Amino acid sequence: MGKQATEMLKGVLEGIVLAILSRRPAYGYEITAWLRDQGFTDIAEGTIYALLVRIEQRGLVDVEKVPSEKGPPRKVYTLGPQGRQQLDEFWRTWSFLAERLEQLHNPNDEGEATQ
Amino acid sequence: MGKQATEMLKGVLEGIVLAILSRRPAYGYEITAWLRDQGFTDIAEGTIYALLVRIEQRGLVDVEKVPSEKGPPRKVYTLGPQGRQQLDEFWRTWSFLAERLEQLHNPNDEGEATQ
DNA sequence: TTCCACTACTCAGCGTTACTTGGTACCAGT
DNA sequence: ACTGGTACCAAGTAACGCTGAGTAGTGGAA
Repeated sequence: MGKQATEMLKGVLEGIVLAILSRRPAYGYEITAWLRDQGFTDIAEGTIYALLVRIEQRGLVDVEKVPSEKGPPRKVYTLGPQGRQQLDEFWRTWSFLAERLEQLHNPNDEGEATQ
Repeated sequence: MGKQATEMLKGVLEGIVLAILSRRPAYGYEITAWLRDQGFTDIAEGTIYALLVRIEQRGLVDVEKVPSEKGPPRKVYTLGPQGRQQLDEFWRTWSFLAERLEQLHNPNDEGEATQ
């Protein structure tokens, strides 16, 4: 993926992480690994942690420290009510964008009359 | 649309404009009006002009000044070969994102085995 | 014991992009 | 002459993801 993806991820990455957390609680390292597994090979580790700090400070998630067998304690994030609301909002915006983009990609019907 | 959309537009807006230009040449004011018409009510005029300057400087579009009946001359932008290439690249990245997002939205099949 | 690899999180500084605000310029109708 | 619609441009700001480096804890290899 080129660096074009970098800009396109803005705003979207947060939605992705919220969506992941809506399935079940997770911690940063785990989320990073999962994303890499899904093909998001360019996402820096630091980016995820910074994002998690942001959504924690906005009260979208609850945090619990859980001791790990193999390293420092994990910070396990759980989606809260506000986070779920934010996730809904994200899906709405995403759907709006996706619809418009799909129309642009399939230029059958042009929504224009003027000239 | 909230300000969440603002961030989500980053990187996407350029693709949208390139897609518009792939249909037919257009000028800034026209593109802005069309976007507003499509529901992108929050996109500032200045944003489009700045974007057009950027893609012109990167050689993605050709520019021609055309006198207008009702105001200053229009700068009509036409998609060039490099622009078309960039647009293809954009669609690839977009498809990648859209697929992953769709999977996350419909949590039937989880693509994970480890734990 | 020392060293390395893996796990797990943190932080400062940077670049890109979209927004805000304001300005320039041209034409038509009153 | 003045107003309003057309059409474009520029400077400053904020948000977000990246880069690159650092801090720790555990367990296995040398």
